[in-house]
Amino acid sequence: MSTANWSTIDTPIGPFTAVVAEDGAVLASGWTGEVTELTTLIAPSLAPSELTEKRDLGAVSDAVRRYHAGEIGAVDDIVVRQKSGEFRERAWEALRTVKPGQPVSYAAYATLAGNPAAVRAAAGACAKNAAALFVPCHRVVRTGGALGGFRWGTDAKRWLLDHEAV
Amino acid sequence: MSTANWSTIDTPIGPFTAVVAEDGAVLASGWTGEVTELTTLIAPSLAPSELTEKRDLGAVSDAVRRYHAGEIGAVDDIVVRQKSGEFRERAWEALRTVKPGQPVSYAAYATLAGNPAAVRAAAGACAKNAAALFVPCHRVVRTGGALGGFRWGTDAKRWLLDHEAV
DNA sequence: ATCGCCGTGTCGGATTTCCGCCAGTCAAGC
DNA sequence: GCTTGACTGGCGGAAATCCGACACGGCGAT
Repeated sequence: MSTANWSTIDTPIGPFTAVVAEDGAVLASGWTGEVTELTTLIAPSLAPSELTEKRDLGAVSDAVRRYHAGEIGAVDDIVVRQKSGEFRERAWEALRTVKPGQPVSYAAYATLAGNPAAVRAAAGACAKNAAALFVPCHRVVRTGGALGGFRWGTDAKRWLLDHEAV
Repeated sequence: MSTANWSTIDTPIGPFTAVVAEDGAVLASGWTGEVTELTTLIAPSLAPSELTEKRDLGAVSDAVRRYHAGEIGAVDDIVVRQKSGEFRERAWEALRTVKPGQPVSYAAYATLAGNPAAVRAAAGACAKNAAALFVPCHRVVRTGGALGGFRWGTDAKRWLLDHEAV
């Protein structure tokens, strides 16, 4: 991994930070003001020197702002790059096809990912998703209707689902 | 490992270099003018920056000079520190009790080290000894009377044995 | 209701196993 | 004399393996 840029943006539910590769692909993102919280997530070895803070990340910053302002689909075209095992990568890919306002259960999500029995593994894919928002892991909830977990706080998850429910 | 000092001393059988810890314990030594030959021996990771060359190492330099001048026992009181498995550490310790002028066979040495069957392992302990001279691995020879190997050259081994035979 | 117990994929760390090296030695064969 | 081979024990590194931890869900037994 060569170098990457990052930037933090204010949103109604707190600061949102994104790490973007040179080619524009999102490597990590989430509702936090601390870049380290993201970098430790994707590459504990990624030296801080490889990271440059920017005032703006162009298309990515733009999409984040428009999303929070109500234009939900704005984040759909952003390219994301994150690596893992076969199942997770399929799961993350499948997740981007889940429509806003129509959350799915972890069980249903497992089926979408290609293995109905791998419910817990599907939850693991959510937990390990480093590109929150762009890979909308907040759209997966518990079977009973409960929220389920969220790395960036359940309050944020609830806000996002409400935000998309309009 | 924090820092260490080193120095090279001329002897009748060529340059002798020693690496000494801050507390005065010998970490590595041998008949060479290249420190790297010693450092790669004990810690491939030991950064060159941790090493400082000195004109003199006090008690250690002194002992080396006196030994080569004929005062064989001069090296006996120098403290040595090197780590390995249980057997080798016992073997190195036992080796310091071997008297000058009375070489032992590798077989006998194995017994001294606590395991008569571990003849080859005893040879291994000699081979891995990083503190030549202070841990007198040159006093171990083959059963038949042949010299056996020596990291710093068989010529040196022969000279040392002759030197101590007086 | 609640508790416990699977199942499932992946990862990181710990643990275990295994391989090859060696500054020797003895016996067998040329 | 010599080489060759089989045996040796310990160690370090590599590889294989195992184990626990999870953003859950269904089933059966308290």
